[in-house]
Amino acid sequence: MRKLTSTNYYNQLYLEDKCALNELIHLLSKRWLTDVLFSIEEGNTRFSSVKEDLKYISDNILADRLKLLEHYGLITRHEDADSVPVRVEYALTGTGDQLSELLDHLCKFAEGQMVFPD
Amino acid sequence: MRKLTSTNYYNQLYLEDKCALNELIHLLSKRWLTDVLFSIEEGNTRFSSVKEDLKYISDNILADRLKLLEHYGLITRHEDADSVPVRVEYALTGTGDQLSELLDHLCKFAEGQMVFPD
DNA sequence: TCAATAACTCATTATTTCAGTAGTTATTGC
DNA sequence: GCAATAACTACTGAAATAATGAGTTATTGA
Repeated sequence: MRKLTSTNYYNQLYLEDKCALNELIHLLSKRWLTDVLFSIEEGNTRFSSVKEDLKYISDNILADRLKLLEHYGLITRHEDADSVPVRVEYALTGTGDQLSELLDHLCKFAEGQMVFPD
Repeated sequence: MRKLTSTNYYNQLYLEDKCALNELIHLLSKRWLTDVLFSIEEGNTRFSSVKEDLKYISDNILADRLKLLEHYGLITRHEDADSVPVRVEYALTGTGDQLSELLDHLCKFAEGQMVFPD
């Protein structure tokens, strides 16, 4: 639970209010989040296949990241009611797709232009 | 100081190794960092003018973010030796300029396409 | 000489985020 | 009927990050 009366939190609000980019980066900075997004984009549409793809991710983190991505409208969650047991499938939304393209650009920039010392 | 023998750290390394984007996002996610970059781009070339521009930032955080931006080749630090007292001026590098453009795109996306609930 | 400013550093505490472990519900295969 | 799998939730402790506050060096202006 987040403390709502700290300078830490006020500053966060100030920055998110100042520019939506801060809000987006705060989301993207959650560990594994972009990797989950890319993994789904690459065809891992199930909880278990993403989990296998990102071999060190733990269940609770994956569950949380999927929930976040859905909450922010970047993926959809679909329960196939016919199948028994219930299969859950995830897919990118249009917005999720656009984001993944933008992140691709950023990734190329990181690989091509940036120097990460050490 | 960072602990070098934790799963937390190993996962970070794994992700940064997997994709440079994770490294970049980890940098960008440091609070105030993109704001300092934009502030310099907008003409606040001195420690004190950035500090004034980002009114709630504290000295040690600003000092740290400037050091990081310089370390990663996104800004340059120039001490004007002639002036007394020594004036320090910051400016974006070419890479810093490119990054700021990419972040502009991301910002427009965040403002136009994303929905941030709550 | 005394307060003020620029551009910082350092140490301590507060907050947030991450990982580890266990537990849940429902169903299939043996 | 018993272990195994899918897709989770809940709780606890560890690690990373941010904020607070004081201290530094050099210099200027009153």
